[in-house]
Amino acid sequence: MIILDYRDRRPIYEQIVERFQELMMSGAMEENSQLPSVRSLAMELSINPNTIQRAYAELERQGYIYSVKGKGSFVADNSHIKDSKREAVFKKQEEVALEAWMLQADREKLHEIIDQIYSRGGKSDD
Amino acid sequence: MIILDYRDRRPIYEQIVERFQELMMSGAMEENSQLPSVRSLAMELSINPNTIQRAYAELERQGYIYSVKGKGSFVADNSHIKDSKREAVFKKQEEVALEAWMLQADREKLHEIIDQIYSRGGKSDD
DNA sequence: TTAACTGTATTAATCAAATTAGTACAGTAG
DNA sequence: CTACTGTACTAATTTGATTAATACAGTTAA
Repeated sequence: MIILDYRDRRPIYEQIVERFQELMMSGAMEENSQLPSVRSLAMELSINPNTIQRAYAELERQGYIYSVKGKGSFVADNSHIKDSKREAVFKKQEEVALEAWMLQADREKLHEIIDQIYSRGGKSDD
Repeated sequence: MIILDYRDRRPIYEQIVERFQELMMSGAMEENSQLPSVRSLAMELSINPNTIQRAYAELERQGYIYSVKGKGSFVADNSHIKDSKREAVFKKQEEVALEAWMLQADREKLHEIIDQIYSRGGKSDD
């Protein structure tokens, strides 16, 4: 479910945050479904529980999950997050297209990249 | 010429590298023009000369500049800069497409944004 | 109630990477 | 020669992430 990349410059807790965000945004984790417990995930990844705790705290702060003492952490209603994320990604697309245009980059290649991602889906581990 | 952002997580030398890349890419620095000396720029930014040295070494490694002992560091032939920027923009396109895919964003809209930018060119006000 | 889970909080120690500091060497130009 | 330039190297410092060790609090089921 979660794979850590120790070559990545970014801190582990941030990778975990991002990974869960991906899982929730892609619909791989349903609303109200339970996340692994702080301790069990720490065990599974062979890292310290505090690091998981920090990741979960951040996810909760951003409204992705909610935590209940004694019960666990669960996926929150994130439909609104999804909407704003979609807005943002279209804006990013504009920026990329503008930069590409300024560089006289091949327009067709941009289209191809999009189609390739959409047909193949997520990346495979290289 | 160079402004540091200490809130930025990335190391200072990397910010400097990127800033110079931008300046060269936009044509603000002409080929063979001289960069500030390691020591003077360090003084100006109130940081250690070693940090500038590291940034310059990286710029040279990537072919953006060339350095001559005793003379200084100079902007290299920048025709290849455009190529590497093009590479970068395609990579950005991948990231955007991947994020859009995860959000189940409308693929067609991405295509439309690109075509719109390429047909209209840059925005009128900038 | 008790045992075994859950999240949360706190403090100190450790680790890694960036940055600093200091020094030295080598080439260029006036 | 003097004052610039780049380059190299090692040690110290700083900063942030991570670990470690505990402790406390709520939930659930036996």
